Amino acid sequence: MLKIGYVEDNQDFSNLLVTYLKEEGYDVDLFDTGEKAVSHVNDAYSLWILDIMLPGNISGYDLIKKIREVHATMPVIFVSSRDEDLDRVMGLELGGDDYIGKSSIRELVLRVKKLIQRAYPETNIKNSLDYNDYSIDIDRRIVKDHGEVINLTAKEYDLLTFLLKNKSKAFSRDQILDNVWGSEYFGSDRVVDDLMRRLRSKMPRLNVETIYGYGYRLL
Amino acid sequence: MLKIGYVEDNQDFSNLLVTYLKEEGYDVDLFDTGEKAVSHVNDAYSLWILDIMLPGNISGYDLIKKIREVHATMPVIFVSSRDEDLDRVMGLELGGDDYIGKSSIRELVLRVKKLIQRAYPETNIKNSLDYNDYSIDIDRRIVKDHGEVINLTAKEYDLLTFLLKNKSKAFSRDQILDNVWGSEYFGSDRVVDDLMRRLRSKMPRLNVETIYGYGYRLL
DNA sequence: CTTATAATTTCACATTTTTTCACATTTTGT
DNA sequence: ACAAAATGTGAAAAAATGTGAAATTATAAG
Repeated sequence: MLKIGYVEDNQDFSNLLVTYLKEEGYDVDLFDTGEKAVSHVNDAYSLWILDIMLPGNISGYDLIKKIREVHATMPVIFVSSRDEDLDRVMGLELGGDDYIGKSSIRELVLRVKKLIQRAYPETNIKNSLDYNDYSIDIDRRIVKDHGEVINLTAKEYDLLTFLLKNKSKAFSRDQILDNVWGSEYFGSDRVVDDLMRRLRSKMPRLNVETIYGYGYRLL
Repeated sequence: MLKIGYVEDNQDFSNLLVTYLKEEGYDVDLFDTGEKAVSHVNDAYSLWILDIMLPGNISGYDLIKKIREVHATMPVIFVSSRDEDLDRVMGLELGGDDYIGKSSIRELVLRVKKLIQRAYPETNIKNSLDYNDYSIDIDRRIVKDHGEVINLTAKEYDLLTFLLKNKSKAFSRDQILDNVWGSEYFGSDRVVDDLMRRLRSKMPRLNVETIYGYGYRLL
């Protein structure tokens, strides 16, 4: 599991971010001062997240310099609650890999994933699901029947993995719309039936029940 | 059933959100001012949703402090219709668990579910009800008699869970109509008797009393 | 930038399942 | 016993789903 070093003194914010990151499968070590962090720049972290404003004598700027002395290519993301700080970082050209405000935690998590993906492509160990002799390669978004590739469209694939991750749970059409189309979709919910039809025809061994008057369930 | 405290003065929005949350099985108490809410911070809520802009002298900021004095780990979600407010919350480092605009109710509901899931994992483990050797699996929407599946229609299932969630309470036909059919239904209330008959015949050990001249009650 | 191709959504209709309704019968409370 | 209310029954109406094809939208190719 990849480890992330995270330096932040605002506990409320860090708690939240750490929870999100752990949800994504990362291990996170949190330091609340630059001093504490600096003695760990040699540890085996795969990415650092640095708050720009830190209490004490070691700033985010000092930290990235120390980190880059040890690992020249270490991915680093700066965060700050104040946009002016971000501007300053940019101006200073400190060479962080990303600069993000604190307003959107989810975006921050996305950036972390992207950066890790880019820096450590090899760590993408085989991430796959199996169902009834179908195999679903999550990382490559490829579905196979025994060895044979089944060509699924994006939505078909999204629906498949959504059902698979929640096997045997019952979902209403609205819930499926939310999870596969997203909450901004406002068309008819019959598209769900249609997508289900396509998926069923491409993957006949998929055991989806229709729950009359409610929705669907994958067994 | 988990209870949510919700402070919001915009009635149009709160009505909508409350409906969605109740659909998800949460019990919601709505307060339209901080003053009214503050006297209930000791109540047994599992999560608070706070509008940032409140009328009166008690702000969202005061409220979360009060709440966290009593329950340090209480999940709190801030909502606001204006993005600037959200920025300000972040700047003030209020320490809410999430910050969401009012643009997407569905996303808001999703966040609530996730936060509750995270904060109270134990409540989500047992997602089934038992009654007289019948077992009702909420996630799967499946009802069993010992091991045998009982096939219920959507309305039959809805009626069953409604009665089960309010065991031993007496309901008039109108109340049942509201809760199972929804408030838009305007047909005869005899459909309640009909549905009850079907449910009774499929689940003979269901102990529903008819309250002559009023309605029904499940014992 | 336009055209071609694939993906997605919508539509109309057939089929199946569920719900509603009117009326007959039974039960309940006084 | 009598009136009011509840339940049973079967047919009609309504709703949900499946299906093929057309219309729309997104994506790739030229």
